[in-house]
Amino acid sequence: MTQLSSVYRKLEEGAKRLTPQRELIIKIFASHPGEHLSAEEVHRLVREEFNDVGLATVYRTLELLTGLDVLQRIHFNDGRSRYEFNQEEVHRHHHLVCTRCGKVEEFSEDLLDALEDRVLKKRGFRVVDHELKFFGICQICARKRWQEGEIR
Amino acid sequence: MTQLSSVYRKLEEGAKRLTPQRELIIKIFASHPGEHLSAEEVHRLVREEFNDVGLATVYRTLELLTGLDVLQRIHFNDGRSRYEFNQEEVHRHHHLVCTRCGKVEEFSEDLLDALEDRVLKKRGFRVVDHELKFFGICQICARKRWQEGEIR
DNA sequence: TTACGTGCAAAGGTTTTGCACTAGC
DNA sequence: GCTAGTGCAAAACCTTTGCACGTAA
Repeated sequence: MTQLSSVYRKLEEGAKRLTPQRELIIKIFASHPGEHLSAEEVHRLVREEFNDVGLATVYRTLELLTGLDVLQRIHFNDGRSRYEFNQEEVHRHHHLVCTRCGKVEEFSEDLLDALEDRVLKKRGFRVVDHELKFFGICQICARKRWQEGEIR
Repeated sequence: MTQLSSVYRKLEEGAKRLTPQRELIIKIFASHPGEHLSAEEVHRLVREEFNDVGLATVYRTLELLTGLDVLQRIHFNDGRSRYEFNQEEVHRHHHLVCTRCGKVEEFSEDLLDALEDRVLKKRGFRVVDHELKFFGICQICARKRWQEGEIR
């Protein structure tokens, strides 16, 4: 469970107001761990509570929270941005994108610190964040494929 | 230099025609190594040769070449797709995205094979491709920042 | 020759913006 | 009470699609 209070503190530090809309959007992300919500999905969830929240407000809030490092923006290959809590401090995780069914799983493990050191030493590039996606075939699709008797 | 003949062979194998438009687009990518061109940028470059090539054709060709694994589609965080030659067989490389100036550098090194093995063993997910981006501050921006006397 | 490819324009989908109104601090 | 935040609608983008015409194989 992510600390909501630290999010509110970040808003304060940025002199950003805590409105009901913003609070709701933050809670939506808190209650959907491991999901990668698009603006429209957030909007739909928001409307289950408040009916008259505009899509523009959702976009503006997502932008704000991304700027405050509360959320992280991710692009899979479906032409829209998706967001999730930025859990960098807690545990870094990567994404496994199934190119068959489109499902996105998470994978926690980090072998990248050594690589980030090399990037700094060899190129003078100071890494702040990274994003790693694996594209492939998930277990369920692999099993289906096996049952269907496909060769590859 | 990427082998153009192998690209033409891939087109043939896919029963795709080699039109002047497609040939030109392929050559544009060949003559812009290390760049990550958007559809619009490709269109602009195409028009320097043929004036009446439509943007739709560019999109259709990019889609085609991506499907043939000739190009690779990449998303940085600027809301549009970018493309580059798929050099996976030659050397895997990753991207260093400067969050200050937006420049994208490349970095060749691969420590991910071990990680891909772990993903398969632990989760049954068979990795076909991966995409790794590092976000941070490039050397030039770091130097500027230093000169400007900024703390962070 | 003929099915595939193209240019143009229109449509589709996502994200941003202008403006008058509202409400947090 | 100020100013930032909001809802709505329009606009701005990026990308896809329909259709008549052109052309590579």
